[in-house]
Amino acid sequence: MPELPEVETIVRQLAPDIGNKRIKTIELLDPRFEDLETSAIDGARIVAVERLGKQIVISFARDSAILGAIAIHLRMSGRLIWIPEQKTKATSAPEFLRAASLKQEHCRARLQLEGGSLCFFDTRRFGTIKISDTRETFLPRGLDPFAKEFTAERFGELLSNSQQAVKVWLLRQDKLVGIGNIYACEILYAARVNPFLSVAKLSPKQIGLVHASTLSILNAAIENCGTTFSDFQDSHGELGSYQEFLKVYNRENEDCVGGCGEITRVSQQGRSTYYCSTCQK
DNA sequence: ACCCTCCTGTCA
DNA sequence: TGACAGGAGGGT
Repeated sequence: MPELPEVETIVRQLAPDIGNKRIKTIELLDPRFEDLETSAIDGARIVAVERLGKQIVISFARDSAILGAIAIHLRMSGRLIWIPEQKTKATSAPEFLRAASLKQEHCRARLQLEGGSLCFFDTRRFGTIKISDTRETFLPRGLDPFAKEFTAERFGELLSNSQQAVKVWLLRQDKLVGIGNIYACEILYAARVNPFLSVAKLSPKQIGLVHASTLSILNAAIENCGTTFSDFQDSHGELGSYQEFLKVYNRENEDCVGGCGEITRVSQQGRSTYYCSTCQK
């Protein structure tokens, strides 16, 4: 499900919900997680909730000594849902799940906290949970687009030494973190750059446009709490609204908003790319 | 630099 | 029944 704006939305909402709460216990309901070392978690207190790349990283401590961090990656179908105790008392738990179109059997892990539980739902089971004694373990290699160092100049440097198509390059988390299939398409449309263009052939002007579009598209998506297609995504079970602003993604055969023709869908490295072949020469 | 795979569900 | 789905690690 999530790219940077969706993960950022989840983290911003989750932080006040679970920040400074004590962890009673962690339940791992998927056999894929059975080897995780969880002994440091029980009884610890949550001291930070942050986004690192597309991961949600929860740091925990005991008596102000940092004990470690949990990193959750939602991959394609993961959801992190905060279920306060009042909510499960007022409505029954099955009712709450149905309202959020979640199935109990897709709950893969649960952090029981004072005041509620944080549930990790993941239909396709691509999502990951990692535990480390330090959050630094989870720092991504790629640059975060919202880091101060992400300038047009730095972007140009990152792009060098590659011949990849720019759409494919934008998905590379080892270079720049956070962009996924939706926003790669939207960024290139905003910059009027053809997704098949090799990054080696981007003009300085185009590099500037893609850089600026990256920031403007991601910012706009965050302001709208991300993109939601069929069901909800954030930790409260609320909908993002950026899907109303998508210009090309998931709009095959629809008219380009420029009035020049229709949106095309093609496959690049096995993933759909949507673009306007007229606007993005 | 590419292809496949992990898994489950939905839609045409 | 097959194509496709917001991701990315591993193998070639």
